[in-house]
Amino acid sequence: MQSRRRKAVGPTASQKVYEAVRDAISSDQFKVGERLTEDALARKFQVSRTPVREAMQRLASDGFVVFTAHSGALIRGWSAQEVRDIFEIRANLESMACGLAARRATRSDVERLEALRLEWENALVKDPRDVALISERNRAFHADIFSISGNYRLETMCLQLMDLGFLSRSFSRFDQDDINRSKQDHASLVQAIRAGDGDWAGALMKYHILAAASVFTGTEPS
Amino acid sequence: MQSRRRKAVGPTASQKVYEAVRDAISSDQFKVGERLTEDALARKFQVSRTPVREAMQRLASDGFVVFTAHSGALIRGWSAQEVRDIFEIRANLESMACGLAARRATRSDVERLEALRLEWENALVKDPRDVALISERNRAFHADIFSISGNYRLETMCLQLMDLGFLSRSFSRFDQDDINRSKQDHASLVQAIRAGDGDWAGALMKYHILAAASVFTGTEPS
DNA sequence: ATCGAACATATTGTATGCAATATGTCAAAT
DNA sequence: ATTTGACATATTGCATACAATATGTTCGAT
Repeated sequence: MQSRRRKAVGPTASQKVYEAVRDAISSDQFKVGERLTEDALARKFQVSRTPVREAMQRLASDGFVVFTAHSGALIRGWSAQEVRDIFEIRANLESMACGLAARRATRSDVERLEALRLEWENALVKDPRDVALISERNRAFHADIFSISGNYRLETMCLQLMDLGFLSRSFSRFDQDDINRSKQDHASLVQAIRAGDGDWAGALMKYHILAAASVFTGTEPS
Repeated sequence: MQSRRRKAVGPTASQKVYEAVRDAISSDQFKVGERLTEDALARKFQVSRTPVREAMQRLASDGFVVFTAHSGALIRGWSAQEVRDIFEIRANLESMACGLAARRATRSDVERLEALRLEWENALVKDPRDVALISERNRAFHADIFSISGNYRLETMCLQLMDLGFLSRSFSRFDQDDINRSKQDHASLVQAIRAGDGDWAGALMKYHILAAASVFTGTEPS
């Protein structure tokens, strides 16, 4: 037994505000251009402005909000060009991660990934309009591949790009053909990773993301 | 003439501290593991702890320092694995940027890039031991390629990876063969970009970075 | 001597007040 | 009606005080 009490000192107020606002942005709960005033958030979270400010700084650093001196934080939007640029980077980085993952995946990695793939497909079949759930499980599937890659910084970078916000609207633009293709892609990805074929897996992922990008042709400007 | 006075309200204290500390870290002026106490920095920059804290948050977000709650900011080191991971990512991202740059470069882009290449080579010839100057001009050369790529986010990400700090020591590990190869690489890069050959330029850059990575085989742990 | 507990010190986390800046309003001039 | 400037308000930037936590030290039990 342990004589010493566990620490269990919760996350700081700053951390809690950061996570709450970040998740709210990722799940599209703010309007683009909306202003986040420190006082309002402070009241909402029952803390002072100091931790709120720190959370805003971090959100700005992560690219979720635009922060201009003496003016504060705005929810940022994404121009069509920026969305194209981001998909272009994702296609490369996630292809790389997927190739690495295929070369490193253990048997249990593949089993876990296949389970995540099935959960995603189940959400897709159960209610194709529950975009939030589908997005979340799609994220979990991709994130697991990043993790298997073994390159921690790569994992972080890929997650950051996935979480930028506009992706939560992604699946709402998919028609039945897009959905079928996605299902096929994910199944093939698991297959390629199970086979340990890095080139195959990498090429597949690049194609998968570029196909999703093409659905995003017309996007509202910032 | 303009009747209205310009604004010209200087950068905030937080911004000044951030830039000063970031540049100090990039140019290797702190020891790995060194602790950055808020009070000490506040005294040094003649400001209160508040802007210092904000600067620390941003530095942590950028990966320059490790920030743990109730414990503060430490200058972080890089394990051999992390250095390998970062070079691996750079090889992909910069290869991508270089390929894009080759497809988009105008005549004047190429001329400017060639001028930067010459400045770098001059520094290398004049004093091969002036690692700081050589690093700076090498960075300017690579940064110009990122800029030509036209993908702003890609540019930002590549710069972030270049500026992580350990690179300033890079050229001190180069022997004469490494230097000759680097000179040849940079010349070929300009040539490929001038030719507008994206595949060539991309492959060249990937090779160039992986070659530099191999010089970094043994690195001190974090 | 070693270990652990209690205390003292140092440092970070948060709240609050004030100064600096930006934003919004309104009246007067054209 | 539009524009310009001055003023009033709102919001951010920074400094300071205090609370919470971590770190270092001393003392005593074994």
